[in-house]
Amino acid sequence: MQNKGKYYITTAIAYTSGKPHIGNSYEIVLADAIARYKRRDGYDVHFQTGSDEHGQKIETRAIEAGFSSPKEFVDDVAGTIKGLWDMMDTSYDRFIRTTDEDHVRQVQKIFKKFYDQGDIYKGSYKGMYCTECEAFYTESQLVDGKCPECGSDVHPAEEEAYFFKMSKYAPALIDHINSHPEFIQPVSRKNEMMNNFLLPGLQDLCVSRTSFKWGIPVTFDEKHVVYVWLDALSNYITGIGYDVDNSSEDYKKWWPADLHLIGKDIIRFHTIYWPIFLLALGEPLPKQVFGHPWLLQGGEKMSKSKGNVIYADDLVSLFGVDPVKYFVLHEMPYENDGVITWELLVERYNSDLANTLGNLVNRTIAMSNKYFGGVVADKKVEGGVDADLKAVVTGAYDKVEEKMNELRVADALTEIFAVFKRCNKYIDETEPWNLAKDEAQSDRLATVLYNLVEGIVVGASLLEPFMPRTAAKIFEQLGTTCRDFDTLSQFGLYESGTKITDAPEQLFARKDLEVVLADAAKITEKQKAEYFEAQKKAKENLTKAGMIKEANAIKLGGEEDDSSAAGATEDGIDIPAKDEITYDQFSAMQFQVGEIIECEAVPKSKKLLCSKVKIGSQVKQIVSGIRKYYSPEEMVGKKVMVLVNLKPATLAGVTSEGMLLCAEDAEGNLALMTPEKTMPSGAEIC
RNA sequence: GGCGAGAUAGCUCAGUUGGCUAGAGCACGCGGUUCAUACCCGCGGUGUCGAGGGUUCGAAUCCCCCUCUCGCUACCA
Repeated sequence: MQNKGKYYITTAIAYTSGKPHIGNSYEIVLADAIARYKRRDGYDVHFQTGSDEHGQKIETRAIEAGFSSPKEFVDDVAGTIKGLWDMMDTSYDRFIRTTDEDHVRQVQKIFKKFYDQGDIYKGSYKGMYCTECEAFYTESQLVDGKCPECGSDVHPAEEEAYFFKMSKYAPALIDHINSHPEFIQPVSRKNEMMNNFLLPGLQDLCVSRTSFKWGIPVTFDEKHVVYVWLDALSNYITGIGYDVDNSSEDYKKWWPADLHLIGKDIIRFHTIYWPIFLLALGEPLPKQVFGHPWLLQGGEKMSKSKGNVIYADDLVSLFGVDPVKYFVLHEMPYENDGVITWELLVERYNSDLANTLGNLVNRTIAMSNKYFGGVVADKKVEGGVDADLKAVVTGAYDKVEEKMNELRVADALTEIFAVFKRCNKYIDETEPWNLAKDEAQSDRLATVLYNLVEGIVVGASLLEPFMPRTAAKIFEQLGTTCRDFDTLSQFGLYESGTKITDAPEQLFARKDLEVVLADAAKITEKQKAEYFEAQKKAKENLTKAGMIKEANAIKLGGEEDDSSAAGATEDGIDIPAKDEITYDQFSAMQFQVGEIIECEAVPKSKKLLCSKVKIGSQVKQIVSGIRKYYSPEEMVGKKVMVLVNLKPATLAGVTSEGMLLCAEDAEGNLALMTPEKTMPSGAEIC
């Protein structure tokens, strides 16, 4: 087979905070399909995946799960992930772990290099910190006072940190993106990155942390560990032998990557920060970053507490490895999120795999055995319908190739199944059972069966990268092997006279939806039970470790957590301390009781209410971001605390002449301050 | 608020630079067939192509406007 050159493909490395669900597994399956396809297609492929193992969240999870060190914990989880990847038959060449020694050493050298060349400087970071995501957010980014990414609680924090000067490399990156339209896929993502980040101006990125220890130490400042993104992204080069001083031959061979396959949620890191790090290192940029969509469970969000998280191993236990691969690859559209439900799974399984493919192979083998004792021979007696069959079979490779070049894997599968469908039709057209009734037609019958087998072998060869086990079974039953892709445009390479199996194994037994749903219900129950068991254990372990606050954050029971549950001991919340002020500064602020006499939503905004507030004899217009917590109707008539002498400002085009004071809890819920006893509007608050 | 994507058969979606009676898969109905896993093959849709307006000989396809959905992002005194 001709050598088409090298192809380096990566997945994002999986975060070792827990077991990956089917949405994560999709990525490795997709990458594997592409890697296998490229290998068959004549490329020299290197396929890297791995695990991202540092960070505060890992530290906490390790304690929750009762491990004595983060390293033991990540060893365990990385093993689980690797086990899942292996169970799915994924053909990665390296599974890199960010705790691997070679990776750690190189990340330290990269960090030092950036520092030495002035790309990294020391500063401090202030904001609301989410431990789950290990990221800082501004108050305004919070959603309902919770982390906008994961919905967890956040807390105020400030720390010394190193920052990377992103803006320095932004122009070069903008040029690259503009001159390489294929760099970010799908294209809509490119626009988002350009319009939201690059064109408005990039913020410098925090690249170190001091608030936790579980990370790669900064060699020249030991309080600091390298922040997760610089650590994690570097895996793509450290895994193939990058060295700041002297990179390996492997590195020179494989870099730049041909494809980074990632989830759409981390596009920003891969199309902005990663390229900028590479520019700073003076290395070429990856050829393409593809942000794939997610596979979502129909209707509701996946949640462990509901027990409806779908894991690859559960699916495999019900359907088998190849059908799960087929499903996720076939059901995932190119740009929008795909849907996964038990019903859809069964439908696809029965209709495509059992009916179209499995039954085709089965009936073909059965007829060969019945009519010719299992010997498939080309007697070269052509019929009028043969030409079209052959055209479809020999034309399939080009069609599949075209789809794969655009990474349209689902469409490629559809093209492959078109071959099997054509074969089924060919059987109806030629009616072998009628040919069998006429001794004179024996050679024609043999030819028909030969053509069928040939069609199936070509189809199965194309299918091999996507469903390797199934293809292997087909080849085995037909007494042949997978074809090289550069021979697929030829018809008739199947060796005439081959004896096929006389005991065909059903490739896919049809599934009954009722049975599958019953099994799924059992899985749900089991998962729920395990989840709550783990939560209980986590609470105990955290308590034991003295992490009372974290332990209290875990709610047991199983009902949807209700943060305002009555009766619970109140913890109180802390906010960052502000500088001391003088009495004069305090008395400069004029607080008065105001009565809301009118209130309406601000049309151009989602969060703002515009109130007319009567303060003594005057009426002020005040805009507040409290629409989420108060309706305009319930505002009217309230007596509230107003900061009266605040400089007016315009919000969403509406003038605001003061401020309604609210209390805010850790979740960001707001409550207006009202006088505890009846007070007239205009009463001074002092 | 800004940027972007989308609204097509019961469901999931295709529809390239505007052009013949708007398509595919699934589901459904009818017919055929019996080698096969109650399977396979064929046939079957008068769908307001989200609403309205415009350009054109001609628009799902271009322009304007409206409604709704989604993604990213911001502001929220």
